[in-house]
Amino acid sequence: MRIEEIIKSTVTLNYSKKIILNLLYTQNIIAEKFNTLMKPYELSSEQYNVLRILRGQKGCPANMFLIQERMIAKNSNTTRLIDKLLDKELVTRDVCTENRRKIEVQITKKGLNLLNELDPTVIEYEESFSNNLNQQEIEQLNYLLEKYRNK
Amino acid sequence: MRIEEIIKSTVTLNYSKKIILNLLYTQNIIAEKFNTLMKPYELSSEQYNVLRILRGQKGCPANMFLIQERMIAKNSNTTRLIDKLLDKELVTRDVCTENRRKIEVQITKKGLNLLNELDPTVIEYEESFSNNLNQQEIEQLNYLLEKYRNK
DNA sequence: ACAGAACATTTGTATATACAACTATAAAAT
DNA sequence: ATTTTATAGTTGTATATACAAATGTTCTGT
Repeated sequence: MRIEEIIKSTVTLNYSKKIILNLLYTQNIIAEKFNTLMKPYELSSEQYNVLRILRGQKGCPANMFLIQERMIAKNSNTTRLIDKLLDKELVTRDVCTENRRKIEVQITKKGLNLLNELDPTVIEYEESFSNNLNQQEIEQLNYLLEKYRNK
Repeated sequence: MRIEEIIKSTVTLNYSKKIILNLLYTQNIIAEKFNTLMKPYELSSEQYNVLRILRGQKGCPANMFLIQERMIAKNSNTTRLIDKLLDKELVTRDVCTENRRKIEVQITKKGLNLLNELDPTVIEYEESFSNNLNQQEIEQLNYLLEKYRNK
C-alpha cells in the first residue's frame, strides 16, 4: 500500500516528507512483527539483539561498552537490559578482574539454547520480507538507505 | 557507512538480515535527529505528528479514531498524548454533542503558530536527508520500501 | 604519593509505549 | 422497553527509553 493511503493523507506529500514517513512506517511494520514473534518468549527485540551480540562473541566476554556500540538503538539502558536477561538466567555478569570498572557479560547455555530454538523463526521472519525483493533490488535498497542517511 | 561497520559485526551478514538492520538503523538516525530538533519545543515526535494531523483537518475537528488511524506508530496512547498537548494549550478537547462517545480534538491558534514556526526547521530537516538522493533514487527508494514491507 | 581527569557503569527520575481491562454511550435485536 | 452487542475512549499496570547525575575505578601529571 502506498504511504499516502496508509496515513490517509488529505494533502499531496512532497518527496522529502513522503520518504521519511515511508521509512518510519516500514520500520514500524518490521519491528512490530518481530515483537510479536518474541512475545511468547518474553524477550524484547533489544534483549534478543543483545543475546545475538553475546553469541557472536563466541565465548569471549563482552563489556557494557562493546554491547552498546553494537546495539542498533544506542540509547537504551544497557544495565537494566542486562538485569532482565540475568533474571531469566540467559546471561552472566561478573566484574572484570583486570579492570574492576569493567563488567564481563556472557551468554549462558540456557541463552544459547533459546537462541538456537529461535533461529528458524527469525530466519523465516527475515525472509518473509526479503523474499518480496530480488537480489538486485535488495542490494539497491541497501545502497539507497545508506546513501540517504549519509552516516 | 556500511551497516556492518556500524554494528561492528564480526560475521558476514546475509542479505535478509542486513537489510533489516539497515532499515532499523536508518530509522533510528532520522528519528533521533527529529527528536533533537523538537527538544527545545518540548514536543515528542508523535506529539508533533498529531499537531500536523490536526492542522491537516483545516478547522474540522478530529476524533480519537481518526487521529489514531493517521498516526505512524498506531500503538501509542492517543488519550495521554492529547493530554500532554492540552497541558501546553496546543489543542482543545470537547465531547461531541451528536455522539457523546466521541471526542472532538482541534488545534488551537497557539498550536498553529507553533507549527508555522517549526515549518522551516522541519523542511530543512527533511531535505537534509532527501538531498542525498536524486529524484529518481527517491522514487526508487519509496518503491522498494513499499514492495519490501508488502503492506 | 596525591590531586585531578578520564573511564565504565549504575542509579534516579521523568516520560513514553504496550496492552489489557474498564467505563460510558449508542445501535441492534428480541 | 429491555437486553445484547458494538463502538469510542479512558485508565491501570508493567516495561522501556532518554538523559542527567552519581559512584567507583584507573590513569596521568606533578
